[in-house]
Amino acid sequence: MPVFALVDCNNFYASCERLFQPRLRTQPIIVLSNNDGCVVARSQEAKQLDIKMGTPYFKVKALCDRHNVAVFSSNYQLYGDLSQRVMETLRQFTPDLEVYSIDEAFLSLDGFSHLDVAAYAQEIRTRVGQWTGIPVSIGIGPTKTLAKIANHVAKRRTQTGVFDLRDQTLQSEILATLPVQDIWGIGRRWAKKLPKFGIQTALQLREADPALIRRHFTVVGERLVRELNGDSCLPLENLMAKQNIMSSKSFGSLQTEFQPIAEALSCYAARACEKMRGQGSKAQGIHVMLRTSKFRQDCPQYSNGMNYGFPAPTSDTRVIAKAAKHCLAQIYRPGYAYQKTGVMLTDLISDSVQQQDLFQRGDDRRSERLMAVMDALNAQMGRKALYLAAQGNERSWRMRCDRRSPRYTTQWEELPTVS
DNA sequence: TCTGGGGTCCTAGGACCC
DNA sequence: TCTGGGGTCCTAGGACCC
Repeated sequence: MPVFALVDCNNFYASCERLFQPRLRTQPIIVLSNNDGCVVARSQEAKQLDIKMGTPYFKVKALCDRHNVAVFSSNYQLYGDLSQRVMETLRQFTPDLEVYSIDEAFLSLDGFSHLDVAAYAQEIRTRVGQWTGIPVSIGIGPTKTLAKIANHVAKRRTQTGVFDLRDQTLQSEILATLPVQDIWGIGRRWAKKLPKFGIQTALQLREADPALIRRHFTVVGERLVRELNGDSCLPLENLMAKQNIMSSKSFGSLQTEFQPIAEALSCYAARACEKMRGQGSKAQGIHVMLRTSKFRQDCPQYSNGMNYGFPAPTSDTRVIAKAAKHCLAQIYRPGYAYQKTGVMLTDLISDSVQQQDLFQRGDDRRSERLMAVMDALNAQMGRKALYLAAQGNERSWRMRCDRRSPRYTTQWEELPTVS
């Protein structure tokens, strides 16, 4: 029988902030989304203050002031770097690992069943703590879905941070007390719909007729039922290159003019291209979107998008930024207060298997070399060392991030100092 | 004043082909 | 006048995840 372990960092962003500021060890911490919009991470103490995930910051600001909550803007360079360290540590324990998100990884422990798997998990947890300073919880189960549930239990009901859910009797006991909406894969819509079939707990879903579930909840629902029954349907996925890469952000303030929006879009395009080259892909098309704020019902609403296909796959920022601007010009309408624009690079293919186009080869090589130089310079000297004029200088549309901590581990100027 | 960003998978329906 | 059935591909939209 397969054995999956789900390793999940506890309150990841909050733990990252705490790592470099020990004085915050007992203070409640929250981390805000881009633009300092919503609460996206909370330390244990902040959770106890009943600050909910996803709440707009302005709604809890007074509460935070009252309880001396440390508030941070997102510091993705820091979180990304610490995430990599955690994942590298995990890789020492098994090569069969799927990095599922910035703070989670599935491990396959199939080959370790001769060992005491729970003790092994305990060892993993200890070493990640020692090497990175990030606390993690580990759930063990015969399927990914059950490992996920085991992790949920490990976080809430154990002192050790490890919970083994391979035993069937134990499964029935745990699933009976687990509300169906807490299962991985059950979102808001399905949580509302399932009780109409008499299903409120995970146990009831496990015992439901797979065919009935398939009829009303597609094959995705059926797979879930099987997974709850210990029938592993979701394999470990090897980290494949992304099929689409998106970059979009809200403006720091609403924008009405074409020029600043176009500059913002050029920046997002440049960022997306960097990511794409980082994974060795080229795009065959793009999708550009532009929209007003849905929260400002007092303003006229407008939302539009446009696709564009390239004659040949490309990863050249100049080409892509130009195409993005062209799309923007088609969908932009004066007279609206825009909140957000973005670009998605679509239909990515590996640049090594790309069909060679006889007529473009020379240009392609020049372009690739130029982009390589640009990426190298920006990596070495900071992201804004070299950029397109189209990206603009003023950046009046820039996001707010007034409370970002130093990028301790990725910027020389921001290294922590000991005095 | 202030409401995130980045992904994946699945289905239905239309266009088109033989 | 009568107008099949099966297959593929594409897109839009809806659901989910962190």
